[in-house]
Amino acid sequence: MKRAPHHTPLDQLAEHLARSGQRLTNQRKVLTATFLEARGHLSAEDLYRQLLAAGHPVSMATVYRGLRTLVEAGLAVESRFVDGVVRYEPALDEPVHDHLVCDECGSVFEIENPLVDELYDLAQAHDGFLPRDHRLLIHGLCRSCQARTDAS
Amino acid sequence: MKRAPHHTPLDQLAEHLARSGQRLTNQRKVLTATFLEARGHLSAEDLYRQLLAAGHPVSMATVYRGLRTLVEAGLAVESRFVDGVVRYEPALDEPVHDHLVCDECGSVFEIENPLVDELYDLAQAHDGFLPRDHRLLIHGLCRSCQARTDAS
DNA sequence: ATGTATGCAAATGATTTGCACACTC
DNA sequence: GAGTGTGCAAATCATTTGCATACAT
Repeated sequence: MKRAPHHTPLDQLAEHLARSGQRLTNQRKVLTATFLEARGHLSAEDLYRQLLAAGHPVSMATVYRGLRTLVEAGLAVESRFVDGVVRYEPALDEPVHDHLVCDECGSVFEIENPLVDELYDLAQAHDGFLPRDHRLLIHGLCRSCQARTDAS
Repeated sequence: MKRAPHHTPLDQLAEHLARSGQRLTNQRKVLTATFLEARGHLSAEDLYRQLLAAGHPVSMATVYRGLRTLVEAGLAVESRFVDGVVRYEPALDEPVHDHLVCDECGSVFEIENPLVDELYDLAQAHDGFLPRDHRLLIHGLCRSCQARTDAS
């Protein structure tokens, strides 16, 4: 099911804000636009820097509050990585994906996971646990770091 | 492969310490014993409290350092949970297991995951990524919280 | 004796919050 | 104009670290 054509992310945000008596400020607009352009695994710090670089000075506090708003509006999903930092990525109408983390260079890749249903079945099988969501990180070495390691 | 019969966890720790020129102190012994008895998903804070309660005052710093040592000795494995807190559990000679987290009551259950190999195959298939380890959390509702929720 | 461990308190890093002022509705 | 939102700085929370002292080898 694709998103209705005339329903942009900004509309979605505006709608969410309106519903909950909040306001569509400039910071929220810029933050949202920048976040969506960057596309992928931004920490609050990352986004903060991008905003500064783009000539839109905001405070870290606003970035944190803004990212939470994006999550509440359904535009972003957050995941906490092993380094303890929470990163955000756009919530697209796409299948849930999981993450490959290279322990050498720190790159993060996304993979679609066709096994999700089976994993959820496993959970169900454990005393009737009702799965609703999951987080999967697979750690290892990306191709280029393997090459570098082999060489040394 | 099971552990050799006369190789207790404490032996294993002692061996690791000896190998790396470190010392088997009282704190490390007590900490290790308490950790292994408690069995399952302890945060540094949790272990600290248990040690105090058991009449073994230690500093938080020592608990943190001690837990790291246990990991290095291969007696514990650490996982960072979604709340951002790192928890430790005994590293047994058992198949890797994953976690079911109840979002209502916070309980954590362990499940063995027979799909691990398939997941690693998926990772491989993504541009030759070399998987070495993983972290899987499935969130949802445990049986009793489902019941409570249905009732309300 | 030599050098590692511990305790304490201060430092860190990510994130949150209180408050006075600024801006949206 | 009323009531959110923002910036700033101070507060939190989990965790780490520096340093003087205590203990294992």
